[in-house]
Amino acid sequence: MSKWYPKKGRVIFHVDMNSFYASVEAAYDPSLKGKPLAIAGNPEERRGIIVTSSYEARAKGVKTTMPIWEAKRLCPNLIIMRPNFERYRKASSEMFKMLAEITPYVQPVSIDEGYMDITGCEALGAPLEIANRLQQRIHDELDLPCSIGIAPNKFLAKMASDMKKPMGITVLRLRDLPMKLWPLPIGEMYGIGAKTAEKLNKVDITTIHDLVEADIYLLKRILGINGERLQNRAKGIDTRSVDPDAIYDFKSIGNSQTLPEDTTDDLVIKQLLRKLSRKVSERLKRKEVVGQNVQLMIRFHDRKTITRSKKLSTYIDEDDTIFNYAYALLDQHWNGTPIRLLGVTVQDLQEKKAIAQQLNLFTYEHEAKKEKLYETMEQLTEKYGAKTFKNGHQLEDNSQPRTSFQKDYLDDYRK
DNA sequence: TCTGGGGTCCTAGGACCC
DNA sequence: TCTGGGGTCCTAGGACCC
Repeated sequence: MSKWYPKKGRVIFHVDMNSFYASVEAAYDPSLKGKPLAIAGNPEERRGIIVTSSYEARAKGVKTTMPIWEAKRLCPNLIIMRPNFERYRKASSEMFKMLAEITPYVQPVSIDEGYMDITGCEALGAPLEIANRLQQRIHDELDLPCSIGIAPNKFLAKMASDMKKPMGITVLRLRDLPMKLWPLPIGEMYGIGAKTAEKLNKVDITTIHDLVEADIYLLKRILGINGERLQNRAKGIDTRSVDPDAIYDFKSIGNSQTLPEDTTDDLVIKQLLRKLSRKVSERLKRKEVVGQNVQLMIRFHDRKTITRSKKLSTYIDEDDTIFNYAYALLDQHWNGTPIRLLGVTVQDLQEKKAIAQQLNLFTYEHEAKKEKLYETMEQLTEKYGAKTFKNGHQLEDNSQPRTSFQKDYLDDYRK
């Protein structure tokens, strides 16, 4: 979808659900409201970590990715629940339906956040009014809190939605940047993680303002092409469009799992690889895509992680096929040290439909080439006499005349 | 007895071809 | 008589985000 823009520029929303999983649980069971709640994967197992937590839990220092035991130490009365993904998906889709009622230009970026382009929605009211109504509706009908950022582009909208939580609405115009955006520490900028922040700190870039002012050659030297992009965003330049179709082109589908304990047991490893391959296959088939590359991921006891991949000549989606390639990769590359996690990913995805069409086209071209070859051969036979050719595609050993077309084609054909 | 699982994008080196 | 430069593909790893 493309969009017409008035001269004024765009109005982009970033809608961000607040502590989404925990909020959905509290909406299902209101007795959880106001209590420290955390959603954690596998609470019984030793490697369970916090996925999301309520604001009451955060107030005690509970953070995402923290191991459960540490969260409990900080907050002894913490309520821990396992994730109910079905619930979250349902709530998410209800939420996105509400966004789509405002504009078709909605781009989901994860289960709990998305962008909207409301440029040209003046008939619905001022942007702030639209945001207020949307936030209220999500709250009233789904019992879920969200924050909304309003800005002229995606990056600024994303930064804005982070500025007031929960249930905040923040407008970030270009003229607001010096006061609202630039004073922030560089590590709070979307796209700058721990490593990049450290690199920038080393050259005395500690705030977003420093990044705006920084020498572009210095940035390119330490961050490559990303340096320029980050500086532009900090300046308020970001031309990426809100693309409702972006969710439909997956690049990869993978499943991974940490083992209950490190293992070298071939049987355990095989079983897990089978399970992961089956899950990946199911997801590929559900989405009606096939892939041309299989990647195996191995994490060792010290968290060191390696990936090994194989590009294929065909597209695959069957669990047996995926397993065979994954196991072959393991066989080739595993040195026998204890394994902590295994992952199987299929990449270079294509829609099944598109592949079928390409195959038809290939067959068609192939047939057309063969016919052309036969024609050429007939002409040559007439010219040089029979017996020069055999079987329609086989040149006699000592036959002289050959067009380059024939040579290429026959070489190809014999492969 | 610290750190899950799902992704995307970028980089860099080697192979290979022209 | 010993060697340029560009482009593409494949593979592995790293950074980042939710």
